[in-house]
Amino acid sequence: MTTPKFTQIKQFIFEQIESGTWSEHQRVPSENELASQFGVSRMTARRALQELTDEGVLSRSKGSGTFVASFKSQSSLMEIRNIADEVKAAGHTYSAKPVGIEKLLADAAIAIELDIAIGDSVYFSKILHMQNDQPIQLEQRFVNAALVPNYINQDFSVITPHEYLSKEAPLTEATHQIEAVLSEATITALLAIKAEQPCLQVKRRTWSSHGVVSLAILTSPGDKYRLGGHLKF
Amino acid sequence: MTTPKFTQIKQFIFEQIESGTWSEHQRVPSENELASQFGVSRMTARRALQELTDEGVLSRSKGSGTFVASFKSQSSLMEIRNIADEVKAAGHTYSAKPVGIEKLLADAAIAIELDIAIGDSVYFSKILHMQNDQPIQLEQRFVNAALVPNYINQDFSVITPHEYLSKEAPLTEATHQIEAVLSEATITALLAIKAEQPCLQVKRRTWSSHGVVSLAILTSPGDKYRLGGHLKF
DNA sequence: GCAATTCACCTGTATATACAAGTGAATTTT
DNA sequence: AAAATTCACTTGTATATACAGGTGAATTGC
Repeated sequence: MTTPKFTQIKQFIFEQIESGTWSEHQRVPSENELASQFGVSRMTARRALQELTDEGVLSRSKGSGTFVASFKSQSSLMEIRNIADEVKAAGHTYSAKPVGIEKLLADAAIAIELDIAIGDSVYFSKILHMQNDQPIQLEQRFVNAALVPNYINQDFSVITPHEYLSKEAPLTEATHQIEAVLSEATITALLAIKAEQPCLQVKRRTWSSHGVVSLAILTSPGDKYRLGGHLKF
Repeated sequence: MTTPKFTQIKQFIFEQIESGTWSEHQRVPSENELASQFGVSRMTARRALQELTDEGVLSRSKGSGTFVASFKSQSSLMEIRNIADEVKAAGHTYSAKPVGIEKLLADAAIAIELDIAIGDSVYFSKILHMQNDQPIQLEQRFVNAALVPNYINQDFSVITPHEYLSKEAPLTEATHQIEAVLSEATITALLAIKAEQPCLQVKRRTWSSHGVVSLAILTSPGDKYRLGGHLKF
């Protein structure tokens, strides 16, 4: 319910960086300093620093300290190489294979690049570029969802919604996410297996059988019923 | 020196998945089970599971357990949308802006997609696609370095090598990495600021000045001098 | 038969602690 | 003056512990 302590510290650090108070390559407070400033243990402060490092915001060096990473590009002189043309020019066969698409929430690294806020929606897709049916390049795309509405215009029941259901999010958000991924018809059909009520008015209950649908949809915010379980096909 | 315990557990789990012993969506041992199996504390076992989750190999759900994620694509029916054409068709101005390139080692998620081993070299680059000078799509490319030798054919002194220097790697590996990123001429020039000996024969010592070059290059494996410090421009 | 409760298990957060090992500057020794 | 040592500080790894809260299946109550 309440925001975890390590998240609060992450937010504080990110605000300092985004507002320019802490600039690139500058040293940020150490684990012990943050721990005493926020009144938490060192391991909690460490988690904040570590997660921001994993997200590309900070850079750590054993013995030296933690620094603001250089996330903004330095060079625009770089040439953009086209792997498709290069593969073809070398006499190989080229093909591109899409390998999935999701709608997710931007983390710090993505938010900085796309100039959006952390938590804003982005469409994420992956494409494999093949040379003679061998993967040569993986391409990942993060599209600003606000600028390209209805980027997903298919029924994504082919994607196991396991990840979506287990995402941490407000219940109304989660409900919305499922709608975006599975069409209402698909959800209704799945629920029909258990002869439940229509979509969005299903009440959670427990089933003892393994490997079948186990799903609940929230009716409204504050409702005692929750979005739970995960879908197994 | 020795492989950390959490890394050993990560490797064990990954081997089970890659060999097919543990298949997709299958439940993996819980934190407590792994802890007792490997004779470590729960937090150590947790770290292995958590990092593999962050890398996209596993999927966790509070209360339920940890599962093998569905990292392989289910659908190849997806259309590949071309953001450049769409932006132009909508009457906006389109431009692409490269925002950095690195040579790094593949983690589990990349290794699976590109069908290479964890730790194999890949070239990583980012490109921002702009609509009216506003970012609309971030593109990330991971190129199998073995298939495209000399993908980087420029002198990358524009990239702060801070991250490379702090990478965990055998010293000889690290030396090699620096050579790949900074040309020998660049390193020599930088070192000349401190009037040190020629590149690759520099001995580490301590300098008390801030904000200037502080670098040491390994002479040979087993040498008592080490690769240390980080480069500040 | 259906609903509510219980219960064992699992993940998430948080603390306190310990030791290892790298860093950088000051200090001491040669 | 140069090399070696010391020392305070920092991050990395690891353990033990505690409690919160979600899950799923069994149990109980009506």
